Amino acid sequence: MGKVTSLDVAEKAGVSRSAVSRVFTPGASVSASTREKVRKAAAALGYRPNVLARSLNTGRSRIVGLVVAYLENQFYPEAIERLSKTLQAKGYHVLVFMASNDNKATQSVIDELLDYQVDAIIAASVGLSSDLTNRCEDLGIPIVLFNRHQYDSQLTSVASDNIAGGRKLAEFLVAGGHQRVAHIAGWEGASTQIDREAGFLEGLRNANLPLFAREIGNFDFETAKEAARRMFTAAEKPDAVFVANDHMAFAVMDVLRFELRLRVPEDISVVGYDDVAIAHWPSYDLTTVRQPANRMVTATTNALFARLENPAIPARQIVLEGPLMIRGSARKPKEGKA
Amino acid sequence: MGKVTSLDVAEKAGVSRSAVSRVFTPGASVSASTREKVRKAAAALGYRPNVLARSLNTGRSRIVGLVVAYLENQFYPEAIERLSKTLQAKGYHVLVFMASNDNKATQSVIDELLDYQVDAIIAASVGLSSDLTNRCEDLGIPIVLFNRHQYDSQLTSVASDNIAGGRKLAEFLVAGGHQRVAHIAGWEGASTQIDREAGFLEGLRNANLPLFAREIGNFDFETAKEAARRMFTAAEKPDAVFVANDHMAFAVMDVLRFELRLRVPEDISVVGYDDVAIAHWPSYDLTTVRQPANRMVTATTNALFARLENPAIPARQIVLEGPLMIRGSARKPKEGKA
DNA sequence: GGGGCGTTTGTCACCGGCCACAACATCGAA
DNA sequence: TTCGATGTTGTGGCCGGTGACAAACGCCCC
Repeated sequence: MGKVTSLDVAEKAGVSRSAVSRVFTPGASVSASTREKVRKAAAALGYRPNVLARSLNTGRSRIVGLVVAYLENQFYPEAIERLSKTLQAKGYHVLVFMASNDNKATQSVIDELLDYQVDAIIAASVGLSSDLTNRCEDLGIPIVLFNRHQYDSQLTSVASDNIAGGRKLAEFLVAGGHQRVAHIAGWEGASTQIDREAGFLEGLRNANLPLFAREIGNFDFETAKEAARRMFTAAEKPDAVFVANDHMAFAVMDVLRFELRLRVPEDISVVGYDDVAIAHWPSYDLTTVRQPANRMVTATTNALFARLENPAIPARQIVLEGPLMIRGSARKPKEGKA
Repeated sequence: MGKVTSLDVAEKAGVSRSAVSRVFTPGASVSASTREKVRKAAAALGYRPNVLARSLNTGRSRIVGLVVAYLENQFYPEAIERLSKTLQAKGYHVLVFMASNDNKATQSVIDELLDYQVDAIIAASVGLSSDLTNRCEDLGIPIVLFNRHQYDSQLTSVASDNIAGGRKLAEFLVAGGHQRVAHIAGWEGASTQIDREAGFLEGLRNANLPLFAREIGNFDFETAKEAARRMFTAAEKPDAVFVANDHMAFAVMDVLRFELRLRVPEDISVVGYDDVAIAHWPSYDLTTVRQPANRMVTATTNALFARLENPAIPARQIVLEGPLMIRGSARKPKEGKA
């Protein structure tokens, strides 16, 4: 059992423990000769400082807690991979916690995170009660919401401009001459859902078009399928549907094509939201609004580090616009119109 | 800045620090009355023990390091979600590290993991040099390889029976009457690739069928597309192809159908490996071998905890058989044949 | 050769818990 | 009543580092 401590290195190098510590602390004052001695002894013994022990008195663990609800939607693995790599490059590491949308469970998950003395928390697609966030703020632990806003409290958050995105989709469908436009919603507690739908409805309203039908898919694949079945077995069907994210849009397209034998986009136009990798696979070729995952990740880590360095920085709601990706799953406007 | 320590609680409850500690240590001897006093004081102050400080002298951090190469292939997010939840339920948490297949990078990643005093390491789809694993063993930190074997060293590992799986696929294609059977390989350094191909070739050999063509896709979506383009623009095309995982198989099917206007399975049969969620989406309806992700996760955590409790347990290579999922992407054998 | 200055070094207390140990209280049995 | 057994409590050292502080060192210059 070869645990090597700074004392072992100190003895071998003939110096004190703190000399060893200083060699491994950037910006500490050590002479070249001791540094060399310590380096050699450390290498010979295979010594590496114990991060946990260090964090005990520096008060910084260099651990960032990441709370995430589900990885089924491809958007999150993509984002997590980027987040983790970015943080890794800056010497931080990610402690992952799976949470449900259940508030009580989230509470205990955050508690456990705090037990680990994380330096900061990133909450992806999870709602946080305000007493929870207050507790974190009180401890000086910055929280950043990823791909979600909080309406009641002023939290730092990063999301795409879901209202504008929803509006763009409505305008696109309207320009394409659709008359009976429907919506399959995600989980109604999510700000992404609320904003996307609000923008979408606004876009329809501007064109004096009512929402023709509405079902709920809860951001879940199977639930979305059922929603699609209900929506498209009615006597009069929509001629276009905005599905609240790509993940559900694929489910809807499958039901339309393979169960109901309807053609997309000839019979029904389908648009989604996120622009995950599968969206541009030719089998789906989904018209959607891109969530700029890498810019969102960059903004998230920047906001995190900014608050880590200066806790006084006020909370900001960062909103990034993403482009409409026009592909083949929805009828396009005729020439001349934009 | 409301950091609450055991001392604060002790003072408020009128007891010693160790009394507080005992209340939060299962199996310690405390009277009912002190326990009650401490509980109340702790609740009033919002006290929770500092896991990092605790780990310093118990020597157990309750952190499990998870090294993973890429999340693009849907199989990994699925597995990670399960792994994380299972470990969470047992009071452990997952520190995620992204690694490449580059050996040097993996080395430094593992070093960083060790800095965090992780109790165990799970390496998913990553190769580990033997000096690395030796170092971990030496420190008494169990390593479990997930979805990968190591040929040179005796490491605990969990994988599906890739040889049998490959053989099943070959037998199925042979029974379907295919004559020109090809293979698009993944990354050739991966045991999954080596085993799947070995089993597949064995199956072909048993039927006296040579491998008609072979390309390399490196488990990467775009690389697989290029491989498919090369393979299927030749004068004489294969009539069946085994793509080394589902993720690449989707890429291949897209190229066949949308670029080369070939029909699947009428012109070419495609089979994959993994049975990720997308495989049963009707757009692909992919015949594949299921990797039993939940059983693999259970086996992984079981092996982990077994070695954590008793380090003397010898390393085991756990191999789980997964069924052939017969769907519509490959021509099926005629009636009467199995 | 001695004084002054900046750098390097070791000493020691501390981070927040846990645990071995000894002290103490309580209680039953001799 | 006394003794020992049992159960509970506080003391103090330790886990593996860091950092304030002051001592020791080297160096330059007078």
